[in-house]
Amino acid sequence: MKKKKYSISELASELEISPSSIRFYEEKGLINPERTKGNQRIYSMRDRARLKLILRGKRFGFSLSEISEMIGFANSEPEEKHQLERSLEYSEKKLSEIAQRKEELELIEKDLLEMKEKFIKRLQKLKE
Amino acid sequence: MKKKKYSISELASELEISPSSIRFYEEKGLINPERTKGNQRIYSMRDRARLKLILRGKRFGFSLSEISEMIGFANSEPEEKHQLERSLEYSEKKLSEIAQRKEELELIEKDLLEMKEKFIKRLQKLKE
DNA sequence: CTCAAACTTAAAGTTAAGTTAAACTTAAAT
DNA sequence: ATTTAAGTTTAACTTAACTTTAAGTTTGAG
Repeated sequence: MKKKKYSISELASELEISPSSIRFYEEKGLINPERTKGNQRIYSMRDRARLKLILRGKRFGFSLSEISEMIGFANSEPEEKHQLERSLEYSEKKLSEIAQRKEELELIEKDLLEMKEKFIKRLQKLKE
Repeated sequence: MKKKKYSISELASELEISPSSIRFYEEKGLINPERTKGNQRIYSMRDRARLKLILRGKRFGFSLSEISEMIGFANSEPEEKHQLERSLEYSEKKLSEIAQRKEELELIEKDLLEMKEKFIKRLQKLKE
């Protein structure tokens, strides 16, 4: 069991983002690291995992507030039936968004493949 | 053969974006519609196709300047060998970016599926 | 203890991608 | 011919997501 703790700059360089971005995410309510006696931030493995999730979400195209919403749902322990149903719906909605993105990805890929083929053919003609 | 021409607002409503966005894309050099005698923009099928490509690229996460670069490559008719090779490289680079995105998509999908399963299990426990 | 490196906050600055507003022109409908 | 809907340009405004700066504090090495 690793209990490693990170300073802000350690974590930043590991994740290849700037310390300021990490502070910015905190300001937006996406993470909440502990503090030392002297008020400096200390990040746990859990914090690091959460940051990775944030970055993945960003690369996918979610906005910070969407990510924040998702994290909220993921971390709440809703024992009330209605709450649970809402959370379930939410995750289904996001999953269908992902399905749509996948399709779009295929379309773009097709465009690019066609482009590539054209270039290849032209190159071959040049060699004749 | 359809030779339909569009006014800016027709095209905008068809693509579900605002006329101002279309003008903005033009300002950024992404399209270049013809003009009427009275200086109003007229869009051809070709322009419409290009706009669709722009929107697809955006949904994928490309920035406007990346899209602009892509369009440049797609539309150039490079007959010089070196140019062609550069274009080929470019399309391969973009294709590998897409492959990466696909993997990330899978990761996020996994996260969300886990979340969903959790919610479902809790709901079932409530019913016991 | 001292000093530099790393940290802190708060506020201002930046960039991308639009949107909105003002002032004017063109096209279409009656 | 007149009115109105749609279009034009230019410039200012907006929002998200950071980044930078300034001024001060904490930590770790020697």
